[in-house]
Amino acid sequence: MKTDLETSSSDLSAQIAKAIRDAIVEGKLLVDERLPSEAELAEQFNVSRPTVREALKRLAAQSLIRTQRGAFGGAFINRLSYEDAYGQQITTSTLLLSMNTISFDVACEARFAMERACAPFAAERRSADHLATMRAEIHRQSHPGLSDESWCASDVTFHRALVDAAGNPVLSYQLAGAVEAMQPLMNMITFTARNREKIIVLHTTIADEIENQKPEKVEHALTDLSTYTKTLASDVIKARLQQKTMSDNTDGSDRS
Amino acid sequence: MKTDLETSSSDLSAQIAKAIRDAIVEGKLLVDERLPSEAELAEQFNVSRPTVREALKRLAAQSLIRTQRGAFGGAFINRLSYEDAYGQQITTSTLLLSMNTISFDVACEARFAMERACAPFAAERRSADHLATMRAEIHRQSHPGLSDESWCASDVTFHRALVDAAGNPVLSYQLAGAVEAMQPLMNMITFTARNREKIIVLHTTIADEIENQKPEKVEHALTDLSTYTKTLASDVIKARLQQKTMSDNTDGSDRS
DNA sequence: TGAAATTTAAATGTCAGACTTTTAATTGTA
DNA sequence: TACAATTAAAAGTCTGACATTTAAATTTCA
Repeated sequence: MKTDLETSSSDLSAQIAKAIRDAIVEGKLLVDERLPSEAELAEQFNVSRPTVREALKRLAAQSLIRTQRGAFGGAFINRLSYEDAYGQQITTSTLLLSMNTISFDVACEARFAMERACAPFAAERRSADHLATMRAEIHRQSHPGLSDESWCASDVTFHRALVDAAGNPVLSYQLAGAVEAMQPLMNMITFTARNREKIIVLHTTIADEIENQKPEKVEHALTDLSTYTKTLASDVIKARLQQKTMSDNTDGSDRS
Repeated sequence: MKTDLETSSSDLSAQIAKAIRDAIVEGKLLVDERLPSEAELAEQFNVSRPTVREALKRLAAQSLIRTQRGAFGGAFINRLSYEDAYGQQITTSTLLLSMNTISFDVACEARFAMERACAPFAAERRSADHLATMRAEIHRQSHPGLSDESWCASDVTFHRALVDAAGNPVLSYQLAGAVEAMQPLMNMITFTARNREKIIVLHTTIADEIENQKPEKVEHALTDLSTYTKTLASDVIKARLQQKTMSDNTDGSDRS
């Protein structure tokens, strides 16, 4: 069987990858089904084996297939696991935020809006496990000698516990990107002891009110946290601008 | 310069792709920067050109690089655009929902929770443009001869307009996956004229209250819509089970 | 007979080298 | 100066070969 591809633009491997990807998305190829061998695919699509291999690597990069060597090996349609999806979500979100001029405020607003969306479910379904994680992270955050890096990592863990407490894996998957992607931006802020203290108070409120099953109060605390985070970021930005202006002035050279 | 890779498991192209991907994510390679040519990379990593090419295709599949042929061409670090990110988000979300046994209720809950998160911003910032789109889709939905497919497509357009009205591109990006990925599941539901009527009423309420800037009312209507959608889906599932039970009985064979 | 060791075949993984096509800079010419 | 031809660099593609992995099939031996 020979399969015709779009005759338009070159890049055969992209076309072949698209053909197979479409077949997967449309359900024509089922999970764990085996694709024809590379040699057979090469014949079907009327291209060479390296070209087929390039196409398969594209699909592998999206976790759509897995390959197995040896006799009775080959390429198999992969069941996209939550973990794989998390990973892709985080990579994509992180790059989107880091490569585009997205204001801190916009990213922050989106993240906390989605976290607030989790609050009612988290309050309703919170398990001892998730609450314990949140308390443990709050405790860690109270430690004065904590490095900025560890502080941010703990912050991420705390918020992921909050999200996971909602007991909806689809929400967890979506939020993973939003929460993790913010970390590089958060890392730009240096948190003073005073800042940390205030954030810990809000974290404590969040944990308490989830335990008390008061979603409105959780949402309120999250809004406060969002506002406070934005304030801190804007202070950092202001300080940088000031520094820049000063160095520009002392630089001499008045090219007018 | 020779670069050493993990000596662990085979699959050189995956290791090379990872090395380059890490460099991009860590900001060591900047947007629009050019990678060395395939031949140079082959020498650097001490592998053959086809192997390097497979690695580059992996990165291209994630929109991390773009390639250009000809003199002064090569592989360039790609700025991940919203459109590219949308596309990946939608593909991943769709496959995650279709390949895993995620209950309709869980997916529905997540989607509408995130939409509700958009409501306050949409009400505050709604533009004439987005409102017009929503009204237009409601009008289309009122047409009796609309096919189930077109109905669902219009539904997606309506909800994306609602999300976009929030004026936060990060939220739009995150929601794109949630809204679009639901479509295959929604397509399983056959909407009767009566169903449609009720949904149109809710859509109208949503549009009205966004125009009136009453976020609580929008959220309420979204909750109703979520509940109603779940009811419809559960009816479909019940009907199927009934059908299955009946055909099992008429099948004969009572292996007990 | 049965279990362990060996062989074998079918895949993917990797390599080397050649050729094709595209593209932009350079050079030559009117 | 403007336009055309040349050229070189780079990705895209192909062929054919060899290496490695893996599980089934076969053989060997107790």
